Amino acid sequence: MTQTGDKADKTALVTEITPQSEDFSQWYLDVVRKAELSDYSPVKGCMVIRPYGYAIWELIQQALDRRFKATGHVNAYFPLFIPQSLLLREKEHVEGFAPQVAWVTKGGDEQLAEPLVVRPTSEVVIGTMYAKWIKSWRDLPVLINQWANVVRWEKVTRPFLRTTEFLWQEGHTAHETEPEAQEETLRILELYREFCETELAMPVVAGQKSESEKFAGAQKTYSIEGLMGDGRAMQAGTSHNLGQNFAKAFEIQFQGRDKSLQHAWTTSWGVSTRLIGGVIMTHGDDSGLILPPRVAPYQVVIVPISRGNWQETVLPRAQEIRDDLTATGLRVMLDDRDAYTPGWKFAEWEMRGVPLRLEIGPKDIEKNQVVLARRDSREKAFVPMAGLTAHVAGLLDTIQRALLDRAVKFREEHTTRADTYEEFKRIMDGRPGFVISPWCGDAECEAQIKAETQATLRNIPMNAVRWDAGGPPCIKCGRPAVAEAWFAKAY
RNA sequence: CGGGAUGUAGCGCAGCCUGGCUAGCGCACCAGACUGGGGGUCUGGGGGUCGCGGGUUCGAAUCCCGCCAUCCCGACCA
Repeated sequence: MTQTGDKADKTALVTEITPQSEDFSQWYLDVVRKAELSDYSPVKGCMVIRPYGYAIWELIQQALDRRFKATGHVNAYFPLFIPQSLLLREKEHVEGFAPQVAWVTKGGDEQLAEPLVVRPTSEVVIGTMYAKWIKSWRDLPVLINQWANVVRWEKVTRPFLRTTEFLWQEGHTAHETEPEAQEETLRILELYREFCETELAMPVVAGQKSESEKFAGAQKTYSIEGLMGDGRAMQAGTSHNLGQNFAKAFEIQFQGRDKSLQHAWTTSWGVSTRLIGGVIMTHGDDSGLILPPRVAPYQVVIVPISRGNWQETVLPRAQEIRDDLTATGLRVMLDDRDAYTPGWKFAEWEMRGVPLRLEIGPKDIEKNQVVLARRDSREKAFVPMAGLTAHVAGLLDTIQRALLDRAVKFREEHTTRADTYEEFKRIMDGRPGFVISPWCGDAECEAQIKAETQATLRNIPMNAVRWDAGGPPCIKCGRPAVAEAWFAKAY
């Protein structure tokens, strides 16, 4: 909060949220803190996820877990620690992660004979177990997911977006054939894309990562990329086809239908608590958080108008409404605190992103109605008590859709094509967003673009235009392009 | 990990340059009263080893050294 003392701007003083236009990063940090999503902890780079933030995570978990189960996956749990020797077995993997791992070298008073790393990801532990479990083609596929915490020693951290320890899910599968592994990789990519749009109202671009942005040890990496309110992209999830790299390093072998000994084809994929950061930055405004109803801890907040003997007159009606709404499965908060005025509660719950506010006062009871106020559009409407439950449910669906539509529109408005490097640089210098440009496929061009503009190649969308030969000139070097790639400055 | 900035009550800050008595202010918090349809008013209160550790000094929030944390800009990453 950079507010200094402009008494005229009472709202800003009270909310203490920096406007997005002034400083988007500070806005984000203000929202995270004021909405009580997380707090800093005594441990460098590690955040506490507070109940309101954790409730969002639980809803994300439930919605994802349903989808994983529906596609044949099961949950399991693997150890937090990895023996050093195991980590060293996949060369690219260890090179990729070594700079970021935390080591355990002592247990109690004793120096460990072999140091342990705290998992930055679990390919090696799970791969080791798969080697034991998989003997025959009949054992395949193995489709396991784990909900866990991981640790990566990051230099720069930000709540939810990048923390030393974070929560995520990591799926690890093993398959009999290469096409099956590829199919799984893309199935999950699509599952993630659909999840983000349906539950988080967050449109994402699903596509393939370039060689240099690939996961350490993967054959192919795919990602979903969202566009945040400040025009920067955020990688919301990844899905990797690991080929036989890990199977070879960890000897995941099985006897095939043709009696020959073969290495399995594996995949891994994950999304993390970072998604919460994505939700905040996709939908939020200067008043604070705006939560999509599907992942809002409270979908409706009921604010009784506290006039006169409201606790005898208004409150019982409010309680009835709460019970009716709750009975249909909605998540409802009745804010019956006497210490705060209605206006204060309005502002408070808006800041915390509750999608729908229901006001009820003496006048409403007389007229047999309530007031419904939308967080996303701020529209207020009188709604008859009769049929209220259905109306509320319908309105929440409308809000969910409206948030997605708004986010899609924002992305479209901030996605530009550039065919010359001059144009590319001009766009990246000004209003950020996605820039779609032809690219030759050379990592050197990609690196130069990054060095000169800070923009990175986010991915090449699944439905992007590709050329085997005779593509238009690469944005950077002018050689024939292989595909249209999406670039952006990213989180 | 390099460059910069900040750290004083839950939040936002003043005080530091030029050392000195009991460390202030706004919001928040507690009690009571009046209030209540967009962040109410009044009265009375509580809360601080001034980020941590050393040093200089009769005396340190203030000066010096070291460390830690956070934020911003780079390099690295979900």
